[in-house]
Amino acid sequence: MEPTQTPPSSKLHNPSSISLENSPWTSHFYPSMFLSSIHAPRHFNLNHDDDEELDDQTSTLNTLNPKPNPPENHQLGHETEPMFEKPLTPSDVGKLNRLVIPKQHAEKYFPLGGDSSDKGLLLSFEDESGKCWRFRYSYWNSSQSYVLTKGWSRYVKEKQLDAGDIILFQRHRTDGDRLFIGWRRRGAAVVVAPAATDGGNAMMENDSGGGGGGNGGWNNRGLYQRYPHLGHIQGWCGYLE
Amino acid sequence: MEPTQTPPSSKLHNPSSISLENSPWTSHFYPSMFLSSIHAPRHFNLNHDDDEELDDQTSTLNTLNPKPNPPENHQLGHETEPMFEKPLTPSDVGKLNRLVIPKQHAEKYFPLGGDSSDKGLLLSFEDESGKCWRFRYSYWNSSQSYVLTKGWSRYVKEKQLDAGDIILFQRHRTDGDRLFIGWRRRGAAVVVAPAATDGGNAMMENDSGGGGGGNGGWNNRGLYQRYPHLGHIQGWCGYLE
DNA sequence: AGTAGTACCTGCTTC
DNA sequence: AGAAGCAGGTACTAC
Repeated sequence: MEPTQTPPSSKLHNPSSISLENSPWTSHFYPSMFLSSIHAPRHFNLNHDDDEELDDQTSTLNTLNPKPNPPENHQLGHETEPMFEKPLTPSDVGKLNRLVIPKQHAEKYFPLGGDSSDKGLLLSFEDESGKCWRFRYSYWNSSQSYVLTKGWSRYVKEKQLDAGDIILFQRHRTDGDRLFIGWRRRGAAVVVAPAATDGGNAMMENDSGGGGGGNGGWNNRGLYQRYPHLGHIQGWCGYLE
Repeated sequence: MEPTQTPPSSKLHNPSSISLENSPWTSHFYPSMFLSSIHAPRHFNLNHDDDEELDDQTSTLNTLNPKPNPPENHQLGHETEPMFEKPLTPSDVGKLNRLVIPKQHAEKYFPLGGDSSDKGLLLSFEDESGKCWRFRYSYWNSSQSYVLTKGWSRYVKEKQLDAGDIILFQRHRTDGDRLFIGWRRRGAAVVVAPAATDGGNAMMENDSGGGGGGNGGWNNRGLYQRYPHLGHIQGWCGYLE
């Protein structure tokens, strides 16, 4: 008899559907962090689904933090590091209300402990405006895939994402528990620095640091530029109890 | 709030989509067994879906049983008894990947206990070659119907079934837990014995025993002729746990 | 009634 | 060529 499947432990394969060309992000981070990164689970800003139904997500946070500094006030590009991107498929933005996270990246960045895999997790991300987005993250046994479900469709709707648009997942450079989400339009200019393409591997993985600036097309600029002072404050994205 | 619907208990209706004319099967079985058969649930070779994901169905079994006797070696026509037939609809062989089992037969032969109705069951059938086929069997509340889902499309593909082709369900005469599945092409000659048509009721139900031989057109000939010695051996179809 | 959410399932494609 | 990943589906529930 075959045991009930649990998410397989991390084992990296060749990437498939992730494209990753000369990212503007390269200039903002410290890729070296990644080179030796252990894929062991971090304690994200995630809550076990146990207490679920804090469904009041989105848009409440800004009001909790009156008069935020304008985005341009804090050029903190070095505060986050990219994890991976994914060009959205029609299904990712359609009625299925779910985002498939390519297995290799899911297992690397959002590992589900064999025990916590049952119900999934709540992952919280800050967007370019500092707004907090919570997504249910879980593993589907039947399709052997990792998905964001609950909450995802709201994000798609608000950002008006279409197939071909690209989303980016980042995390805080020093506090890996802070997650960020960004996006750019399909075909949006990727301004930026020349950097070695890595053949499609997860962002930064084999990149040289690459200098250069620009943020062309990305809509998570400013994402790490707002409210940096709120980094670990209870009540902030991901720390809402 | 509406209570979760459970499959209605057995109540026979007028048959609908089951045709049943002069079956060649009549000659192989002991219809009398049927006349007084109780419709109480048997413990089929079915597994609760709990342990699901034995997804390795089909085709592994033959290799487990080396050097089977050739089909002709065991004329054991009396070892199985027909349950019912169904002419396949376009939907049964199309992209819906499901077979609707007429309610009367489902409730008679594959009753779902009120408690086991939740997730459905795994039913295992042997085909004409001795190959084991596992189908998920469940009740769809939305359509109030019983269906074979998972696994069905593979069977349709392998047998190249088309609308109008007819499938047959049988079980072992003495071990009702052993189930068998067969098929014949639409319009295939039904050789065989004259027998009273029963107006569409489940096979055999009101038939006289009917002698005669032949197997014209049926592709489950030999189905009960192979590996009879393996009847209850662990590891056989349905007992692979 | 409609939409979101959960958990299935499968064919296609790729490796 | 078999296995795996995933895009695109389904059924059903809850709200």
